Amino acid sequence: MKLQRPRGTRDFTPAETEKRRYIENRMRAIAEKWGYVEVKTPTFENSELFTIKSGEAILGELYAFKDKGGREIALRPELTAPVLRMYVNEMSVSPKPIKLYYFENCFRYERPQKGRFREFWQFGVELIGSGRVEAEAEAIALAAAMVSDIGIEADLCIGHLGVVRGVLHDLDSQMQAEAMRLMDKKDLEGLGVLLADDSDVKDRLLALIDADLDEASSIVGETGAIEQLKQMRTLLDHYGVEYKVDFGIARGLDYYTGMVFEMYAAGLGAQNQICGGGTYRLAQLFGGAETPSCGFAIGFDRVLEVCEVEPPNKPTVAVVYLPDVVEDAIRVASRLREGAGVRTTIDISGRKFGQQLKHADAIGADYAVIVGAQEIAAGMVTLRDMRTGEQEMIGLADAVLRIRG
RNA sequence: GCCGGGGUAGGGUAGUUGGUCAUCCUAUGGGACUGUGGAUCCCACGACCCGGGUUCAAAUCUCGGCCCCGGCCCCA
Repeated sequence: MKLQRPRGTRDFTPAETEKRRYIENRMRAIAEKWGYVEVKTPTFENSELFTIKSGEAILGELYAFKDKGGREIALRPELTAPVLRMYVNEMSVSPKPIKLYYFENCFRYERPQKGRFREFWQFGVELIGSGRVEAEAEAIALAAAMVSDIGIEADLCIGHLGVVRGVLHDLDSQMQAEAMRLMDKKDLEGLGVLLADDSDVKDRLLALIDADLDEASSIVGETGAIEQLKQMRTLLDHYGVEYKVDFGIARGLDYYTGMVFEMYAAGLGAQNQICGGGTYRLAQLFGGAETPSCGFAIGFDRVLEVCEVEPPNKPTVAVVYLPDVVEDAIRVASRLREGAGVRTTIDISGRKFGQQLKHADAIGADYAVIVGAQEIAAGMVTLRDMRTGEQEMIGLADAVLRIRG
């Protein structure tokens, strides 16, 4: 038996890698157009960074280990905490708001299934240092722009934990947590059982789950959170972003404090969530000043599962030559590469002329640039279109023009 | 961690009531073909997921493990 790759990891073939890189670059281009700058953080962190906000319980889902110096280390399971740690360590005096994006691999020790791997990639954004609704609306609009740019139709749902917690205010914290969990799972029956003794809370919560924004304000009153959501409605209308209000969104995370949102795409089975985010307070947990922030992360692998955008074809040229003119062939290849930036291959296997053409076909070359004694005598090359079979002896500069289309 | 389905050359497969040398397609390398590829033909290459058990004999039956697929739990 040959060596296997670890469970839940993947290899990517050249075609897959090309597509992944292309989609990544499109997302990156949008983030940069919106004025966001890229950051990188370590692949592993002290485990504490992840347990501090989520408790020891999450260690079970981390790739965590002791290093040779006895330090408790964990591979990052997400990037919001590392980026906020970095903000506190390195950027806390940078002018606010700070607009950051990242694209990195993350690791979770979980049972792999469709759209869920032990190593996976996240493209995310953190908008640090503004608690205003304009910031939240921008984060949502940016997420929507990225997803739609790569041709994915997704449903966007926005909720608000402040509103929900307001309703649950009188319950003890354990009850609150359980209620939020059931709500996130859309387990209305379970909620009914849990809140059987608090019928007032139960009625209001169940009403809220189905409520739109205007109904919500009659259930919980004109609170600040409701007012914020109404402002956001106006802003998102200006952005042209369509969404649904869903107070049932709880996001398993404790650190979200206000607005939360999720995006779902069809065709992904049980793991249909492709993006999640919201407003959180983490900086002070990591020893920084209180800094209102919001952000989101897109599940890159899930997005790729349903993304049908294909990278544009980059023309490939094979220099095909007769054995007595290797030097000239190499010179032509160099001029195609360095001079013209064309993707160019040349035989390095000692193949005969006919075999070289055959191989050029096999690797999907778009053109063959043929170099032989006749071409050299004429100071030209023969450009052969591998698809049509048409060929013509022309100058190298003209050949480049045609190759580039 | 739990439930179910699955694992035969690089990819796709036949064979599974145990019994010659494990089938075919494709891909790959070479040749027929010394300045013209895609066709055809020939040759080569290459597999029973791993380990234990039953048996004269295991790809086939059995147990354990690993991995893949779908779902549950979870999803910070």
